[in-house]
Amino acid sequence: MAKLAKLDDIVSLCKRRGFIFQSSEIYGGLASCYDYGPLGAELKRNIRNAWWKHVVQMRDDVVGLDCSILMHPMVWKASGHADKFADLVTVCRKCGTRSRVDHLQDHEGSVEEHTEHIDIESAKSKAAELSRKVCPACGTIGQFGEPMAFRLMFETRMGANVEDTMTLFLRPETAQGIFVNFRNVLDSTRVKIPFGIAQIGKSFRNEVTTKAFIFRTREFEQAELEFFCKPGTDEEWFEHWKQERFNWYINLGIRKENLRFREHAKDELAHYAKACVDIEYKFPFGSGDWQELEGIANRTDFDLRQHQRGIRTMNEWYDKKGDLTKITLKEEAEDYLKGPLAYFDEETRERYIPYVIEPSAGIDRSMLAFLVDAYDEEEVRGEQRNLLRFHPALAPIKAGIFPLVKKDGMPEIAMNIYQDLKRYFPVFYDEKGAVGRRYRRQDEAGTPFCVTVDGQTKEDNTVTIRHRDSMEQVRVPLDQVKSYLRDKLGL
RNA sequence: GCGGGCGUAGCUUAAUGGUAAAGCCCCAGCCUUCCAAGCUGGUUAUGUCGGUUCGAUUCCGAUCGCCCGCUCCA
Repeated sequence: MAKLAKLDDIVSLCKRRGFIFQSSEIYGGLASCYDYGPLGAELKRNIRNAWWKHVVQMRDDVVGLDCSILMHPMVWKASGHADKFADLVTVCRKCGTRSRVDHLQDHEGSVEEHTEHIDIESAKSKAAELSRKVCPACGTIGQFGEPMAFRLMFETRMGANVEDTMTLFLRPETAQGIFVNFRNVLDSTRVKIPFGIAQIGKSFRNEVTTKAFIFRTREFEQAELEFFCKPGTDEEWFEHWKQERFNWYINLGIRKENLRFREHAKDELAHYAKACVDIEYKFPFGSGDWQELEGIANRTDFDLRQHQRGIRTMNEWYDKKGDLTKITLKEEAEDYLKGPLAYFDEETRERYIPYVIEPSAGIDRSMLAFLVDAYDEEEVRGEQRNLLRFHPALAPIKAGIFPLVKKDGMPEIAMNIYQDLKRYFPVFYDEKGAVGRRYRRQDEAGTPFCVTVDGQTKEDNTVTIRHRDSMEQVRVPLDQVKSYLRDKLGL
């Protein structure tokens, strides 16, 4: 069975074979940023496509969307991100333990529960009161260093005229783009609840720490589905998507023993969530090994209701000249059920704000999981064989096409096969060196099949097709190569 | 952000205050009829910046990056 890969082996293989490079490497690198090389770009796109196929293409009740990364600043005011964009962290002078200021408790024992980020101003005022706080590690009271603030959203400026620019945020999640387009999709597509809107795209978060290769980076790609359903049916849909998403990983080859659910306890739920479960993968790094690949949350009607409040706040936006720190979100309208983001059910004549089930997957960390899970080393005739046992749908290259040797007309026949097949899926032609070497190279790229033209080809019009995982070969008539591969590849 | 470890070629490893070496990989050619064969030739490295020095990959300082742990985070 497959060997447990060490992260170092994966990092090394990724660089050697062109899956993933350090960003800006010739300038010494940029922390937490990575570039996808030729094979990595293919693999990542295959993962995106597999997600899209599963979540959008194969479903009659989900449509796609592709929003801009830059959005109106009020989006983040309404979503809560703008007010909760700062963490304040302090260090205990006694034991060196770092704690979030808003997590510290008074020594009288008064408990202040904050699991969300708080705004910088109130965090700073809290920092002044640290004299009464208790270090959770050593119990020392009031021995804290100057708190440090962290800005969790990236900012940028829009407008070329420096005198007249607006501060914008790079989205910290793709979800909000879906909520703000809820009305547009309803009005343009004839979808009826229950239905979902899916999106894949980049998001940006100034994480306090990054971690473990591409696992946690500040720029990352999300695949998110917001599935809108009638209140009361949310728990079934939560279950539905939980299973669907778990099975997606399994069906793409992740071994079952490396995947699990982790339910969130009540006190760790985000402010918007009624329930949340993580799909975790057993990565070869980190303290607990098990790390989140995807979170599935019941976001209730929180977001749509917040945006209805946001819309009502627009006068203040103009009055305060767009200064988000001076703007207070307007209270919800009495008749918010009739608001612009409400849904009217024609059949039951009911009006409501739908509940939302959100499966939110990290594409980059999924890719790392697929890489780790596919990685294998085995001993063949005293030599080590490195290979990636990718599911055919994910393999960057579907087949290598080789002449056994570079003479006797074999290259010409092989080239013809290559020219034909490349119209249907990614294939790779190679005639250099010993055929065994070419096989091994494809093993390391995760190519599931190799087609070899040999001496017998000219006699009976057959070629050999060699399987990556078993190294077995079968003879297949030339005119059936395409259908054989398409069948095995599921294309 | 803290503590620890590490940074010599694509990879794995040498060596040295005075010409940076090798194996594998890679490229070209020859040869090769099924799993990293062989022969010939070739490309490529001391993370970056600065200091000391006649001379620094080596000593010193700073910086960048990666890994492990903590912290943090979904």
